[in-house]
Order: sequence, then C-alpha cells, then structure tokens
Amino acid sequence: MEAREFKNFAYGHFTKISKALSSPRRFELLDYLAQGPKTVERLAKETHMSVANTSQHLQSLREARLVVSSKVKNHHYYELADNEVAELLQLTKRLAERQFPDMGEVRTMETTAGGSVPVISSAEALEDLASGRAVLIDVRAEDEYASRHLTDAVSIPLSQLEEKLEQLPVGKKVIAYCRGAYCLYASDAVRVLRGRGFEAYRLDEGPADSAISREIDADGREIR
Amino acid sequence: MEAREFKNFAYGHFTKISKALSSPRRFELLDYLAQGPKTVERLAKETHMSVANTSQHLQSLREARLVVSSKVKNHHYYELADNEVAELLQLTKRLAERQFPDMGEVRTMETTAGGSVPVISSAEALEDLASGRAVLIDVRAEDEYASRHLTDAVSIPLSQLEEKLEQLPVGKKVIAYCRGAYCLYASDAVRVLRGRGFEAYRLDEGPADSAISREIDADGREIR
DNA sequence: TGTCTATTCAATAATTCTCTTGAATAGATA
DNA sequence: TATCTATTCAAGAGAATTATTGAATAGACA
Repeated sequence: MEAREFKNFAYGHFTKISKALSSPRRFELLDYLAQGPKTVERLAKETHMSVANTSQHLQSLREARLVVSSKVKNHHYYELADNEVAELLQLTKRLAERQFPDMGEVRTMETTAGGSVPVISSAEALEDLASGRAVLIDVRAEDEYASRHLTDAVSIPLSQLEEKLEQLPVGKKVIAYCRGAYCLYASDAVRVLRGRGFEAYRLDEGPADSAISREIDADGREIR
Repeated sequence: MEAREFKNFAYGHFTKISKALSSPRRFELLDYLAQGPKTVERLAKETHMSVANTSQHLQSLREARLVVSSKVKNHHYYELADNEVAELLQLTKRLAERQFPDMGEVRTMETTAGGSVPVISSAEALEDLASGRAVLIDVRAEDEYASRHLTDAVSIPLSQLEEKLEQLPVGKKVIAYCRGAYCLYASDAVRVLRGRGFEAYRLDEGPADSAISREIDADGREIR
C-alpha cells in the first residue's frame, strides 16, 4: 500500500463518522437516540420525517457504525453503538455553541420564551436536592426515563403533568429537566408549574450531558 | 420562532461543524494544523493538493469556525480555532478505529511495513526516559517541534537524521515519534536507526494525542 | 514605479447527497 | 391461509459539494 493510498484509507474512514453526523436530520436522530433505544416509527414521529426517510438515514448511520439495531417482534430498535458517540455529539454541540455565540443567545431566548422560566445551575440544584429543599422531575417520555435518568429524579412526563400535580410537594422548589439544553419540554413544564404557584426551575442539562451527579441506567445501576 | 424552526437553527449549526470535518481533504488539513500554524502553501505541499483547492477548503473550515487565520507579511497563517477542535479530531479517530477493526490492522501493517519497526507503549517509554535508559526524538519538521512537543524530546527532523546521528548516545534506546499513529515519519526514522545499529522504537502517539506525560508549547510553557 | 509572490475569487463539470414516491419484504395476527 | 403492520428497497428529480482552471487582488521588494 502506497503512503498516499494509506492516507486516503485512513482519512476516508475517519470521515465516514463525520459524514454521518453532517446532516441535520441524522444529528437529530442521534440526539433522540442518546435518550435510549427507539423504533423507526417512533423516531419518524418525533422528528416529523417520513418513515422511509428515517429508515434510510438510520441505515447510513448504521453503515458508519454509529448505531446498532436489534429486532423485537416486528419492531426494529435502534440505539447508539457506543458511549463515545454520545460524547462526540456533546463535544460537537459544545464547540458549536462556543464558536457561534449567537447560538447560545437564541437558545436562551427560545427556552425562556413565554416568560417565567428561570434556569438553575447543576451545582445549585445539587445543593438544593441534597438538603431536601427541592425535588427533581424528569418530564421526558416514560421509556426515556426508564432507559437512563438522573439520580433521585421522579418521572412525570410532560403530557401527564397536569394530572400528577398533587404528587409534588407544596413549598419546595421543583426542578425540571428533559433531553438537554435544546429540548423545550422542561420549559413548558416550568411554565405550567409556575402557573399553579410552584417555585419551578429548569435544569440547563439533560441526562446525556450528565454534568450533574450520577445517572441510573435501565437496570437500576449507577453509571460512571 | 417556532419549535421546528428553532430545531432547524440548532441542528443546522451543529452540523456546520461536522460538515466541515466530513471531507477527507479537510480532515487531513486539520490534522496537519493540529501540529501548529502553517501557511496555505505549506499545507498544499504537504497534502499534495493545489493551492487554490487548499485555500478553498481552508475557507470553508474558517466559516465553520474550526480554524482562524492571521497575516504575517504576505503569508496567511492558519491554525486551529480552539483546542476542542483537536479533541474532536482525536475522538473521531478513536471512534473510527474502535468501530472499524480493520483500520487498526491496516495501520499497524502499514506503519511496520518494511520490517523492524517495534512499537513502544507510552507507559514503558516514560519509565525508560525517567531512568535515563532512553532518549526521545521528535522527527517532525522543526517548526512543528517549536510549536509544541513532548517534554524532554530533542528535535531531529527526518530529513536531517542521517547527518545528526552522532548526536545520539550509543547504547541507549532511541524512541522516535512524529505526528501521531497515522504518520509514517517515525517508522522511517526507526528503520534508518536500526540500520545503523541503534535499538530504536516508534512511540505509538504524537504530541496532539498527548497520552504521554506533558507537552511544551512555543513559549516553553508546559501544557495541561 | 513595476514586478513578483501568495492568496483568493469565479466559473465549470463531475460527483454525491437528500427527500419523495411507490413497491417489496418479512414477521405477527386473525 | 389471508391480512395487517413495520420496515426496507429502488428509482428519480433537485440541490449541494468537490476539484480544476484561469483570472484577480494585495502586499513585498527592487
């Protein structure tokens, strides 16, 4: 193998990874998959894409070895192939936000749009949780909570928030989180809660970012 | 801004980063830039690309905020915009090598082709260096050494190796490194040295990977 | 001032990627 | 067995990306 041929081989493989990450649709799919395994149909619904297109993107992700699939009954479940894929997503997001300052601005504008969405830092949240001054709620779908969630978080999917309000302690802070900084569920939850008199905050992270304490996986084991 | 519009905005920005990394040529350019600032001409020569094409790629890298340029006389120097860019390169390489097992095989085949290129681990190298049983040489170009190198390394560019052989202590191991695992300079150096009777080894990393001890930047300060 | 050099710009053809559509498959259910 | 459902496959139009070429710019140097 010639030196140039070798380089083409190596760089060709490296860029298989980044090529797969280079479509906004695929990046979004991976971002959802970072919350846990999902079927093609579910992913199509969440990203508002056609099933055929979703399947096609998932296949190119599989070719790039970023996801793996398994079959249960006649559903195909897709999930991230490696924890380093989640790291890659995170690093890319962090870099984008650092290098394009308007991104951060638009994000805070958007996540706090509609007013009354105070954000709490993970450090402060940890203190409040440790001292019992606050409760932590996970407003994502139930299966996402089941697959992995932050320690001590209670699952209250956004869709069931109204009917489960009585489960929340009066007089304590309520800290909500969802998929991460670019997911809007937690903000919606905070607005609902504030409307009902709760002192609610949005945690500026999701479990895949995991700067806060530990996480718990599907088997109840602590991660990391 | 609508929710979907917001997602398009966010994912569009994330993928600017990965799009920029998704061309083998650009990945290679970044890989060279991880060794230190370089002019367009120099990069074009090292990658065997036309100057116009190099310039064009550099510009799309600049748009993606992965590199920045500065002007000295009538040369334009390009360099990585942020240390996280180097991390991103590294993570991508590591993931590729893990997910495509044949990559690692081809690499060791290639870097040891021609025979007699034993590799030494960074842990073992550290011991040998600490105890004085070995010397460490950096066989990259001088300016790459100047911009950043491993602690205690001596600069002996591959092109000057033959004439500087007398600088090397007889009876000690000689450990050579270059840009990293996919650069062939160190292997060439080891073959030359072995041909002259030295007990030479290739270090399986470069300064940008920095698993070994510390590095020293252009001002002589330790990094990290 | 004129000439030289390094870099960028602009236009082009070849290639590759994206999304849509409709058909095909394969397993579950009745 | 037939039917349904979830997923994949195949083909095509439209858009974006790549490398090439030659011209344009802008600063250095004589």
